[in-house]
Amino acid sequence: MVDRLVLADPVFSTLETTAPSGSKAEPLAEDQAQRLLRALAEPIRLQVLAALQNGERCVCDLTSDLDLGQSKLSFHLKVLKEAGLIRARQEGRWIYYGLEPASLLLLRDWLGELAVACQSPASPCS
Amino acid sequence: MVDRLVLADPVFSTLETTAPSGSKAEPLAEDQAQRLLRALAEPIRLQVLAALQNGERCVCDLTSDLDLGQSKLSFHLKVLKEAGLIRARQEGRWIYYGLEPASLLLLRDWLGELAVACQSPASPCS
DNA sequence: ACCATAGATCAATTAGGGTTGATTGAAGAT
DNA sequence: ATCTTCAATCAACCCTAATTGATCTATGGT
Repeated sequence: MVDRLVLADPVFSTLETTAPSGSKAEPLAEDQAQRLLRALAEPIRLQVLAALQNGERCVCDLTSDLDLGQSKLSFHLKVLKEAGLIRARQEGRWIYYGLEPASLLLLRDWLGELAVACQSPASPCS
Repeated sequence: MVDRLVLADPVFSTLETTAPSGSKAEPLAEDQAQRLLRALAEPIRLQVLAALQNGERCVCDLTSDLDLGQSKLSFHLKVLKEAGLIRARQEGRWIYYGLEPASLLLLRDWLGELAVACQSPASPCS
């Protein structure tokens, strides 16, 4: 397929469309955070990300690293890629996957903002 | 039920058991990060957290704030509480829920660590 | 041209999680 | 004691997402 190498990169592209004028590192809308969270909230996909922590790996290596069926791994790689958490790069017959740290950091900051300013006393129940 | 007010607080309690000797802010094991992510990866639950950003709220207020059925909201509150993301506090007839910012910050740091050290070149495919 | 391998995709099934409505329990109020 | 309200729980249903095996495409080697 032609676009196998085309990075969909949904997080960043959406950011660009939602931030037309030159704004500095838009802080990730809720639906984008949600897409990242949904992609992360799966044990196999977390294993994949952990396996990519030390650098790119090709699918064939990942299958043996994680002891996964080819189809299953491919499915999860697709989910991670569509979420913008990993990127693919072809080299000859192999396809190397690697982390996309920017989206992880965006989500990280989003969580940080969620955590601040939540120590106020209770607003009395009406 | 008796334990309605008992904070299960799985994240911190598990942290204590996995860090028996005095270690400084244990960095969140993968399965604990996963539990937090699974709880976060749901639109209604994100709305609940956002609604709690400005302080505690009782269930009856949350139902009208978010326009949710009582049963549905209760289900999601339970998931969030069991993940350690929120805590419950009874006051008379009402139960106030509030954020547990520490677990959000732990997850935030976990994501940050996942994002570092992933720029290495490809290890050649065998 | 043919074959072998890497990896994506498809269709069918399975499993997990969310929704819904009814029921239950607990805490005030009368 | 009874009634009402807040909120958790349960059981049934539904829906989305994950698994599985087969098929398809592309690349490279012979």
